[in-house]
Amino acid sequence: MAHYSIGALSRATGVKPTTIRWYEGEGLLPAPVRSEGGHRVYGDAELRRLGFIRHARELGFDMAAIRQLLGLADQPDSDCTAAHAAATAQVAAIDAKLRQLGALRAELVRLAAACEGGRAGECRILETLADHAHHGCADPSHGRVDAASSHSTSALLG
Amino acid sequence: MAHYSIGALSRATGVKPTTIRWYEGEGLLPAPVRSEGGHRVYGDAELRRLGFIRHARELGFDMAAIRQLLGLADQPDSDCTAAHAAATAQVAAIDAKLRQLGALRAELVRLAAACEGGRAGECRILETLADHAHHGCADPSHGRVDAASSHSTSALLG
DNA sequence: GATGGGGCCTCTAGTCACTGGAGGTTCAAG
DNA sequence: CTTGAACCTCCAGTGACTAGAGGCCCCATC
Repeated sequence: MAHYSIGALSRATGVKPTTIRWYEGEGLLPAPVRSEGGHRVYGDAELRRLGFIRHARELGFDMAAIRQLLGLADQPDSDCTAAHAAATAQVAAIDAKLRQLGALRAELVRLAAACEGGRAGECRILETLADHAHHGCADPSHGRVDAASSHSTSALLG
Repeated sequence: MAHYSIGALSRATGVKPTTIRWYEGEGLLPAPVRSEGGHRVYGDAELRRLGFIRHARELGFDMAAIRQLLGLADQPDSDCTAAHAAATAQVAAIDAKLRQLGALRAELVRLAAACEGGRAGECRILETLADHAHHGCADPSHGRVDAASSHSTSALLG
């Protein structure tokens, strides 16, 4: 069994050392064996687990969802329906985001097209922004490109 | 000229009182007149300015971009090219996000389809996540649905 | 004029998933 | 044995708010 320093694990997975340590603090990775001098020493099990986490993060699962997915993966006899539900919920979340961003994009394109440069006092972009009509956007997480729609994906329970 | 309490301003704009106070602390809104007892009292100028900010936030502009847009709006003689650039940059940011989310969605749908329920030990979802192949995702802000891709939109300077 | 309760005040801390830095120790190559 | 890169811990900061504690103000009603 191979063993890795935190730097080697980082290179192998593409997850930064600081992030690996943070995962450990959060309990996503077990606290590893230490060398005499106190350096972390990892094995293949940690390599796989970290890869799992990274892959799930790339797919947009939040930490709560990942915790549950790891829990499932740790108990091979459990029912994987929850994993399916999580994936489906994540697709739904992405669909919502896609719809929202599409609408946003359309409005921005209209906005950008309306301005031909010149004095800010006559700029249609600035005018439109200043127009204080509440043109009802029901979604509370409005249109932020990087919205912190917070409580998102931990729908494993649903 | 009408005047409003912070609560009235909140109802008029849809921005929460705490957020209004936070904007003031950040310098996006000027510190308003106070009543004898220390309560904030706003006028129509603040109402318009807050509406401007809210609208820009809905379109996904980050605070740095909004600061610049406000600066432009405050100086009617300035050149509004920067506003146009900001809108265009925002469209580009959204396009990137849309592309990324689309790819993500496809992978998730594949993932979800591969699982028919049953033992977690045989779940294709969990297996795929555990598969540690680095299938190169160049974007460092990976696939998070609510990515904090941080330094995003303040491209007014570009 | 007293009272009640809702709105307002400030200040602090928490969110999410990390990231960066300071200040010090360990490891491995030469 | 020396160097310097990598590692250690701890703490603070990111963005854009949000929530809560503990206390003050304001207005309407009695």
